[in-house]
Amino acid sequence: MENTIKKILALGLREESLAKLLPLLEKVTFQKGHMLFKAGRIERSVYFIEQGIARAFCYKEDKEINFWIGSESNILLSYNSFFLNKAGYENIELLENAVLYKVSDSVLMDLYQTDLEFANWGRKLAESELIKLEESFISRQFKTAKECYEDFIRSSPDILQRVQLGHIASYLGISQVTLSRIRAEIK
Amino acid sequence: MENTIKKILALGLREESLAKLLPLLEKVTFQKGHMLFKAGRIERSVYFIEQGIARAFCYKEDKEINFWIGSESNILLSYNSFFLNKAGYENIELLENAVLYKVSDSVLMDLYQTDLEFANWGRKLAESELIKLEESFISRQFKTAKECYEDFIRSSPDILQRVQLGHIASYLGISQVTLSRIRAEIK
DNA sequence: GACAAAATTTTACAATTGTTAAAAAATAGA
DNA sequence: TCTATTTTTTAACAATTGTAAAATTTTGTC
Repeated sequence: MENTIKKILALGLREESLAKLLPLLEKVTFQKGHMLFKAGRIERSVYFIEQGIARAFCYKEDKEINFWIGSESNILLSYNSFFLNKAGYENIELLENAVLYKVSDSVLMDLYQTDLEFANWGRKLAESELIKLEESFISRQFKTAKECYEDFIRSSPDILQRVQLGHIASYLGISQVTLSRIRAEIK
Repeated sequence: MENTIKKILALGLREESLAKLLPLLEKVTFQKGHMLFKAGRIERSVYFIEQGIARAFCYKEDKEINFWIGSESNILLSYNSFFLNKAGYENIELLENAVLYKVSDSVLMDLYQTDLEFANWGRKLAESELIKLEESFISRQFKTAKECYEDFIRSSPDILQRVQLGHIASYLGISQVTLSRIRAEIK
């Protein structure tokens, strides 16, 4: 569970507290294509990606729009479910056979409410996601499709190799045709 | 300091803890046009907007790009500075004469490190900003300029009245000309 | 290796948005 | 109130991106 531990420690938890959390994690595996979360449900689990890639998407009319793609050392959760106890808007699909570590939201919330270090760990988790998302948001604000794709190549070269281009185009907010054009132009 | 207190309590702090925080806040006022934060500095203060409107922007070549606009009951901080102790990327300008309540980052961090309730309050602060930002991010992903503007009218009618359209166009990621066209079409 | 299915690229055309510049309207100061 | 300045709108044209459909390439399976 190397990737999972790396992620947990990166958010500033001490080894002593890590030892408190690890027994609460359950190892689970899923096949490629499995729908881990579905929109409209309150999702009661949080997952650490040990191995694999996932995408989060929602629907615009009946077209799927990816708004997140993540691989090893990322965390999977439904923001609405976990933060607000409301039905989620995320559909999350595994794009490869995956190994995850699962923990229930109530276990995590209990740690937050009783352990100062975990409460700060949870704060840093949200803060680190927030800062990453804001940087993406700003980039998208003023970058051309081509610049967004070049950024993606730079920041996520492994995902580019492992995920089909249609998903990446959707994630970048452009049509697959536009992505193809950009790729032809760059070569 | 009604708006500030409302914001603090909305994040789940008990009245008892509020009483601990309030004496640490300093009331400050600034003129319209004041640059509260500048990119490249490590900003050591966090502000609650009691009265006024602010925008956060960065530069693309030498053009300003707004990525955030907020008014009463919002919080002003530099994510990089406060979360990571790194130089910020935010330029924050006050768009009206403003009344703010100021607290130093070290005071807040000290509360986070010593008080479980404040640590969870800080967690919820980051979580609530994260969920709002993700919803904006997703909307932008697949909405037309017109839909983005209509969303803005719905979600922030007061800001629309109080901020010049050039700032709103920039925030929506469209040119002012496009915004004018949309407005002409809607009428 | 051959076939079927899925993914990607290409083409042609349409729609949207951006840029530049000018006109009109609104606002701020004297 | 009048002028100067700023903001907003409009116009003309160019560039970018989207859509639909076909062609090509890749992948998976027998």
